[in-house]
Amino acid sequence: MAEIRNVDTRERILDSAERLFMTHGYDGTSMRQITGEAAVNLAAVNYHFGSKEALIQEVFRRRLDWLNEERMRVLDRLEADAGGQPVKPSLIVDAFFGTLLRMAEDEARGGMTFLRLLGRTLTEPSEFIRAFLAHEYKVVMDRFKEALFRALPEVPKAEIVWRFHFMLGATSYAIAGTDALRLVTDWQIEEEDSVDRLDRLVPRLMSFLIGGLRAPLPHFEPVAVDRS
Amino acid sequence: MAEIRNVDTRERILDSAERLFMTHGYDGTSMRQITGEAAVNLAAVNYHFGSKEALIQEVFRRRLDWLNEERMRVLDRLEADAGGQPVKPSLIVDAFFGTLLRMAEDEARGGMTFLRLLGRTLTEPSEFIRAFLAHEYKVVMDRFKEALFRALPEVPKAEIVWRFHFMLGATSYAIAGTDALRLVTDWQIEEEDSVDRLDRLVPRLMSFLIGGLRAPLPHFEPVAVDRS
DNA sequence: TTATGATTCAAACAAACGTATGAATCATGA
DNA sequence: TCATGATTCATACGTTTGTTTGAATCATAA
Repeated sequence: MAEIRNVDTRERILDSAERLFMTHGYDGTSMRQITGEAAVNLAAVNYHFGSKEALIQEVFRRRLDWLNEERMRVLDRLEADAGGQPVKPSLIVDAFFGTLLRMAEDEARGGMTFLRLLGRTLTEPSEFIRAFLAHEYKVVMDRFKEALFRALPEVPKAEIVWRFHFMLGATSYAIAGTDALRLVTDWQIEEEDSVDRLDRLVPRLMSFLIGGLRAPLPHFEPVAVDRS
Repeated sequence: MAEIRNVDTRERILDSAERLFMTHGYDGTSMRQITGEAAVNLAAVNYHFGSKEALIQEVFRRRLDWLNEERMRVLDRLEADAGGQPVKPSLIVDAFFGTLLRMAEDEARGGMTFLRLLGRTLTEPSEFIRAFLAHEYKVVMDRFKEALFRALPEVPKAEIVWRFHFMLGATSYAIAGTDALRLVTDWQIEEEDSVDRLDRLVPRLMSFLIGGLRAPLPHFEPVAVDRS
């Protein structure tokens, strides 16, 4: 088999990079760390991927391609089942965030490591990464935005967009900060060990997200008349 | 006045560092960028602060000291007003998150720049920063945790802790991602310019947070008796 | 005015960074 | 078996990193 060796090398690099970027961030991870942990030559990254920038893009693409397609598939099915009627907001939220969280149970799809990397990276300082993610995410984002608009016709669109932002934030933190937040807050969540943590995180987070999405609309101070 | 010169230098360094760390992150910002923008000599940071690590710690301390004391003061007053009764959850949430957000309206206290820096840094990869923040935040966190426990006696404590995490995440994202998320989502929030954005963000975020905090408790699947 | 301690400055340091190179090694088709 | 292209390897390149140094400059008290 001709490609086994280099595929192994590529995959080992991607795995190490995924883990190290998750732990130390993009700028905080060096090529020597990556190739060292992957037990490959330093030049291997540039040979197989071209550059460090291209490497992290491949790290994301490897996981996001499937994730976003799966999200689309789930939403397709929901809309088909609804038969013209708007889909329930909680189902849309679950199609987006639930699909993401359930991916973490699949170790072959990156598991918690990728989930936490993704959570952290949405606030990653390096601009080209955010730009890349914006591009990768655009289609699926627009799909879900439209679905929510239809599901909540009585809610102003700007409000929905904002709440989607809030949901993204809560989710990213919940997953990125599994230890980061524990460090920040210094609170131990007793009761559960790391194994079944995800089983319980999903329903917990979902309750929170739906509660926030469906919360009473805010009351603004004497509003500037806004005709958009 | 003997110290005017070096106070100016110190303060200029802190301002530039705050802005640059917010934009490019800790690892992504070099001493030469900081001293260059502050128009001071490269060696000034090490002279006045000792190291880059000590610098960012001072950047945070300058703002967090006041913020966390103010949070305590607000909570003190709420508990005094309640006179033995538990404080309403929404008031506790506002004392913690509202105080933070309102700080951003005060340019002399860092304004949006510090707010966004803080939002980003809670997921900052560099471990010593998170450790530092954990220490700086511990006292105030414990106070608010206890207050929420008393305010919501019927809710399991673990549930409250989780929801506090989610609230932290939603808030951090809302502020950190003012442009980060816009990039990721590629959605323009029409209607509002950057000036009054904060006026509207606060009630919006508050509604979302309270809605999430008060959401129905999650239903767990028939708990897996998991003997792995 | 002069002496003193604080601050600023230009310059240099070793270390680590991402990347590139050319030779060595490998697997494979002819 | 040999030639070919793919991959790995040790090594080096030029920058950039955070930090240090010793002299120059400053503000102030005596």
